[in-house]
Amino acid sequence: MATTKVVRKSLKDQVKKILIERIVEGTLLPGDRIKELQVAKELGTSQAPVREAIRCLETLGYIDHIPHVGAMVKNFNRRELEEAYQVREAVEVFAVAGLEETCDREACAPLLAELERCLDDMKTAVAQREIQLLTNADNRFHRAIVEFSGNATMVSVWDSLKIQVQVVGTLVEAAMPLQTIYELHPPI
Amino acid sequence: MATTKVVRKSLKDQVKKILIERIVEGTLLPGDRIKELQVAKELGTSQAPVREAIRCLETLGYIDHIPHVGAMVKNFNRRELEEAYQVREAVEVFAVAGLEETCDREACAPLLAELERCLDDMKTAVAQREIQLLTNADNRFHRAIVEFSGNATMVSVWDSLKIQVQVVGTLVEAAMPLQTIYELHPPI
DNA sequence: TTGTCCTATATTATCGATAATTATTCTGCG
DNA sequence: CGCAGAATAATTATCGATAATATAGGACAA
Repeated sequence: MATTKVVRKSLKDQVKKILIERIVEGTLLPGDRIKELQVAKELGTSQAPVREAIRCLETLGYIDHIPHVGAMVKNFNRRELEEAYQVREAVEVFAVAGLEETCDREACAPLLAELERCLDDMKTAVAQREIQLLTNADNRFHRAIVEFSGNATMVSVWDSLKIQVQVVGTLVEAAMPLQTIYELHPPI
Repeated sequence: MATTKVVRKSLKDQVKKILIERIVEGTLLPGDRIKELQVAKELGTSQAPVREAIRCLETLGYIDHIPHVGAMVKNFNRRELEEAYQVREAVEVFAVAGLEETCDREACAPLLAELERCLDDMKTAVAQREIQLLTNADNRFHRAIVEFSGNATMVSVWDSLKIQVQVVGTLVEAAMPLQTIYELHPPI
């Protein structure tokens, strides 16, 4: 499929995209307020699309919102992160368990190939100390596992939890690679 | 906590509540379209709150929405339901596993009491052939398990999956009680 | 000084109207 | 009769303005 797609995106989606970019790249920091009219003026739209975009980010877990007060970039506390990790773990363990039952070498081959690729990327990312790249590859690794369960609902649940980890990527410590390599073993 | 709470709900929330009621009680059937202006006129509001309510129901999984076309009550197909059940299972199994590690008889006592209560309610519901009551008690049973994990994120994920099961409640067959009684055993 | 009420201000929530987009119907042609 | 294409209708998406609400700060009394 070619890349050209006539690019007719709704304003809401454009605003959403911009706000997400700002959050993950750190232009908007946790705790920063997001004012509907201010953003609207800045982007040259009216309040409505911005409002919808904000609501969307809220359900995606990027921001907190208090009625009649406003929205702010979410402050991730340790507990919430741990909780998200736990749920992710639950989902992934389940996905792997389901895979092992039906595990022909052939059927799993593409998955394993993808996992190897992710591990490679992670290795180079670690070597270059590129945290952004590392978390990216890490996400791909885990997502591939969930994807291979063939359960779309599971994937979307997993995605909704990925967010927080992505935003907080900068804070991730380096002990990661060992742990993920450990997780490569079960499926093999 | 007393019940009085000044009751100042936003229009969006009221609209949302009304639409959900209509969906679960069957006034709105799967496949029915929900037109923003029509609902707005009917409820005496403007388009904006209805629009937000619809978006909310969309993320809750009650309805499907196509840009520039409209929204309709979701048609649950077998696959999606099975997927939701699988994820629920994954989460619940994980929650139970976590509980068993730290299982003093005392700490678990209130949970077990609640589970017993749910089972009782289910039994009477079955006796009276009240499907609505049965699914209610069933939901409470499972939710209690997840709640006791102390993981709020897990609870909200679980809640987001409950919806579909609730709506489809009418179609649930009777083999249920045996299965849930089976599930009572592990925690004990 | 401290606590309470009131006012000013900032921001969201809602409104009514218009623009943009998609679906549908109609029409003329082959 | 069937089909492409234009006109029409239905509906969402966006706009600009107003109403409702919450927060902060100040005046005032005890």
